[in-house]
Amino acid sequence: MSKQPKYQQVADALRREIDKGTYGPGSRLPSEAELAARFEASRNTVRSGLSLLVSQGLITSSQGLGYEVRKHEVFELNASRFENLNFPQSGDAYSTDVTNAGRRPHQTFRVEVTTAPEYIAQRLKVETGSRAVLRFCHRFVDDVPWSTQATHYPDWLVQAAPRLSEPGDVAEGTTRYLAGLGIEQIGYADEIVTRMPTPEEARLLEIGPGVPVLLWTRTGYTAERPARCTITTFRGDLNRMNYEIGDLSARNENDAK
Amino acid sequence: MSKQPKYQQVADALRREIDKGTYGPGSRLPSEAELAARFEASRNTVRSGLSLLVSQGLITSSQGLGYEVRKHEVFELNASRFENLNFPQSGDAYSTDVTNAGRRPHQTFRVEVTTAPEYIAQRLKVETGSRAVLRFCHRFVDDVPWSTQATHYPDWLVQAAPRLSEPGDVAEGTTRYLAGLGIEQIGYADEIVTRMPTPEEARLLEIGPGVPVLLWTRTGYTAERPARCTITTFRGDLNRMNYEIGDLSARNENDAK
DNA sequence: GGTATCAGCTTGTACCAACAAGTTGAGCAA
DNA sequence: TTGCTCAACTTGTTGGTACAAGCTGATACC
Repeated sequence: MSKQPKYQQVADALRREIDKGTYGPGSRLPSEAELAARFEASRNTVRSGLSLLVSQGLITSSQGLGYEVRKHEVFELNASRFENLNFPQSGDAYSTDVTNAGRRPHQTFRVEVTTAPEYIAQRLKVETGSRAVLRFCHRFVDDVPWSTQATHYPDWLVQAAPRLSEPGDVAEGTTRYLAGLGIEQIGYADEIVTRMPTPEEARLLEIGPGVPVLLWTRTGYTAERPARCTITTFRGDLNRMNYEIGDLSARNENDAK
Repeated sequence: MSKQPKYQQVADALRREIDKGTYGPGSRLPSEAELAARFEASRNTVRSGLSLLVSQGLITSSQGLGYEVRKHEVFELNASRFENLNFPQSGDAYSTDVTNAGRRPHQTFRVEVTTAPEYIAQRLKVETGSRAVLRFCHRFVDDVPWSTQATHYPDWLVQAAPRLSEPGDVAEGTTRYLAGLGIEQIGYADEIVTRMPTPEEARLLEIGPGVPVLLWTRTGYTAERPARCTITTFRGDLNRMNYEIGDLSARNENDAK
């Protein structure tokens, strides 16, 4: 009957109990020693099973405390809308969205004049290695790291919009600043991929093992050519992306509850 | 100086060498015994470091063979277009796309009359537990598992389109079949999340440790109400989703190279 | 009352040993 | 040549031990 390795049986049994609700979100699992006694296995074997569940993002572990069932609360991202230039708001789209959700936004900026890596250059239709401005942004919600955002602007755009290469925030939002200079983005090309975080990403976003990241690349187009390329890195367990395509009046009219 | 645990140092060193190109995609790493000698660590410690890289999706391991650097080839998904009803094609969108990419599609079908789970019921605007038809689809590309797709149709729609509840493929594609009956979808609401696969998903998609899945939920709307809800589960390492928003003529006219 | 310490819990790291099981290629036999 | 066996490699599983390090609450001290 038991052809599966013992650590697998441990992981499966615990997963079943978590799914069933025996251990709800946020509750603590029995200690390794207790589990070892229950499954008649060594501590090492139980640890193998537990680390499986950790790498699958089902539980977390902390030294001195124990294992805890992970809880998920997702933040909704509306990706298919354009930034609303007419709406009377002060900051950028991120601050507005987070504040409207009753959470507290916080972000740090960094601006660099660098050269465009290949991935960016292809999308901006410039030469790899040509001059570009990178505006990097590290965002938090309620002091929890939420995302990093790296926006590259091609050199021709920076010439026309010098404030892009100055350090610090652009108070009214870069999209609005550009629109004020007559540079309006009329199209976006979005690409979405997922993978496990690099150590660097795991550090910035403070994500433990078993949590993938969601990479969102948005290339903004003017009528003539691409004007910016933004790569946003989200914690996969805390974010959901939403797109609306076509006519959704049937959905929106009834949602006014 | 070495305050980091030894298995971390092993993982970091190997990651650097992989990034640098010392071990290219598809190439084999030294054996555990060799690495143990090189890092002056026990086999167990080296295994800890390697399993870190495995759970981060950087390498794979196979018994008897060794560790291999994972290679990524992504398949592009154009999500923002409507299914083209006028184009003279025979099969569904998936078969057409895959064939056009020079790959060989293969899929298995399953049809069930079930009750709508809460997640689906909310999106279809029906009661949780009410009658619904589930069309489940397991898709392969070149015999590699690629995605699973579960589409739920509400009962009122199945009454109008009885072929939906019959087993087997709908030759011309379900979207076209519905359009032929005057049921046309004019809007989509897409939701995208990522997480580590459940054991069931890992089995169906044959994905090992360290590969997240991309969950794509598309709710299709007629002018009056939602008509279907499709949940597609992709291998995260093999797929990229693309959305186009607004006017992208500046991009498309120059891409004719 | 407030504070500091410490015992006793937890997980984390590192090592050792032994055997199971999958893969490959050398080499022998038909 | 073809096919088979098997030795020698690989990783996988399971057990053990020891100590480090983080957390918590009880206790003793000021």
